[in-house]
Amino acid sequence: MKIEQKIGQLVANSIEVLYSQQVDQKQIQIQKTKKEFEGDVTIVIFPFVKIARKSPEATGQEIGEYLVQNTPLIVAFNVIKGFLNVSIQKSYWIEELNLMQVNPHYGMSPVTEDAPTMMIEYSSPNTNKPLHLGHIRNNLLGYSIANIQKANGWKVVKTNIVNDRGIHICKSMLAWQKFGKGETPESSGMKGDHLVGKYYVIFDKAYKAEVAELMDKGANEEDAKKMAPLMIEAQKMLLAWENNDAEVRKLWQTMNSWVYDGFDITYRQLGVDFDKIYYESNTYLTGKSEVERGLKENVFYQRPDGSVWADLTADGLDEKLLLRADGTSVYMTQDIGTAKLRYNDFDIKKMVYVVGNEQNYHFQVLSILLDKLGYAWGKNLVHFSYGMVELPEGKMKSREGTVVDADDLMAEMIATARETSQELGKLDNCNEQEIDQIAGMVGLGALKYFILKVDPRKNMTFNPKESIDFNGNTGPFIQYTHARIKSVLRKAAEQEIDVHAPVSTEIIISEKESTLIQMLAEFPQTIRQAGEEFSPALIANYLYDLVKEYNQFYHDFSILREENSALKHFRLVLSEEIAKVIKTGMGLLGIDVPERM
RNA sequence: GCCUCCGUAGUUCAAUGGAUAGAACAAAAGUUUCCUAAACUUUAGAUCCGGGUUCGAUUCCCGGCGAAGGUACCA
Repeated sequence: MKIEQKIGQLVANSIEVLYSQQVDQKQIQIQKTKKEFEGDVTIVIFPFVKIARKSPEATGQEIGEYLVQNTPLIVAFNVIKGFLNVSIQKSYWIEELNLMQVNPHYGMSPVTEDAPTMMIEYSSPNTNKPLHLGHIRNNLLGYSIANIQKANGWKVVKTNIVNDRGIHICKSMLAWQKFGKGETPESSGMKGDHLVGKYYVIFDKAYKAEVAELMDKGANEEDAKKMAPLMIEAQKMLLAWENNDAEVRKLWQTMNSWVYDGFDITYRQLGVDFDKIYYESNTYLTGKSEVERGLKENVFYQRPDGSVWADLTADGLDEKLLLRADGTSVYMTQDIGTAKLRYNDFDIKKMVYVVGNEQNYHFQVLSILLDKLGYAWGKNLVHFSYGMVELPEGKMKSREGTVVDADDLMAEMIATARETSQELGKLDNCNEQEIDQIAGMVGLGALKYFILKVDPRKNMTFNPKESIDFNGNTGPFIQYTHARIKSVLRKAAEQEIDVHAPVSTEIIISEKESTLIQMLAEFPQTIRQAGEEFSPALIANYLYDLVKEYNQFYHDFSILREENSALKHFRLVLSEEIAKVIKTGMGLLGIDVPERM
């Protein structure tokens, strides 16, 4: 049982004895004592003053006295304003530490045979351009939240829906056909996704020029955008694609395969993966037939031009297009089909979409549409809506070339990590392969932590001109602490000290040390909360606090040089458990930790 | 216009309705004959404005101001 629960019960008992009144568990607020006060756990007294009919100070005093006299667990107390701070017996913390030591999966719940399945969709790229920083946030969040849910006992299926068809792809294809002169990844030396992205930009430029020209000739903007020959051609190509035109399909396949080769490299570098990949080209027909069924059953309606719509005004929303007038499908059509196929393929208890908050409306609508189509699970979709990554000047725009490219950014981070290591002379005894490995861990660790430490729901800012830090509240700071502990443990092993024996509860430990154990004891509930709130940031911030505290301890106390061998043993065990929690916690974030750095 | 989200040190981020609003970076000063100084210590610095609810509000409610996103044939 957690210490907060134990104390909560003790407080409830004491109030019953002192004031002969039952008190609701919800009224008992227990929190960790703030650093500047003495004690381990704090009880908020304000809710009890009415019951006690005394001042908060007097009430706190009475409860404190009762607790100290009647429970060996609580050895001291102080009251400040309406807060009762109690100190827990030190041996309790040592026992807690001994329990952690024998549990190699400390903090993680096992995934049982009959555990429910959570499907998590993330990444979901379009195949017309390479991945950028926004995708990085998506991928890191998706991958991490999958780890966290597994740690909370869910069976997790990671999935990716690749948006491999649609008007955007046709734009790249058309531009390549017109201006590409047969260029390939091999002939150009470009990564496939970057090559295709290049033609997406070329299309946009040429298209804008056409629109401008039409407007010069007197057309208004709206008409010009529709009349531009390139747009008309792209739409024709999409129609040809949906009609299975052999030539269009062949080009489509070729260019998409270039993109996939590129994405594979990016995903591998980023360290993310998927259990099942869906392609829009395989799911949109199911979506179309679902929409057609809905039309027959009068759930949807058709306009005179042939387009199909859902009227959601009764739900307080707008009307939503489901099939264009020319019969081609849109984003929503595809998502309906994909959802249906997924529920056919897996026994899904919870379906989670990791998608940016710019699509809040889309998922609200999707949920309602599925429900209207008769799928009971439609209402239970979870949209894990995360905030945008913005530049100091505002939103990234791929067409304006302001995006921060994923491959470039990762490469820069790793290069910086390597330079820093060299400057500090940390890896002088390592061979090239080890240096590569550590620079990769540290560079990516810095990037991943930078992104994951922020509350996912909030927009965040990234300034490309300021490099991501390696000092302070950063991934490398946490990695460094791990490496440092491992170094101490290696030396202990050389001295043949057995760190696996339990710690004696007889030894006297300091305030700093019991605080560290208390923080370690919070790890399981932090994982639980991170899962419930879908927030890897909670784990990131927890680890930072823990490591910050440990570094102070490391600075002020001796470990291997401690003369009292029981104390030395305790400090080694404590350090090892800190390292274990760092490794597990960082693992949940998808960040590797090195043995040395 | 309508809907949603956001507004905390110079900057980037924290804070289940609780104590003196925490960190980091940047700025200033210091710590290494000692287990890794990617560390540690010290100084200075913030809740957009106005009301309300509450013993207590950065947090909840209302009204301003400011920024972002969505809003029917882009995904």
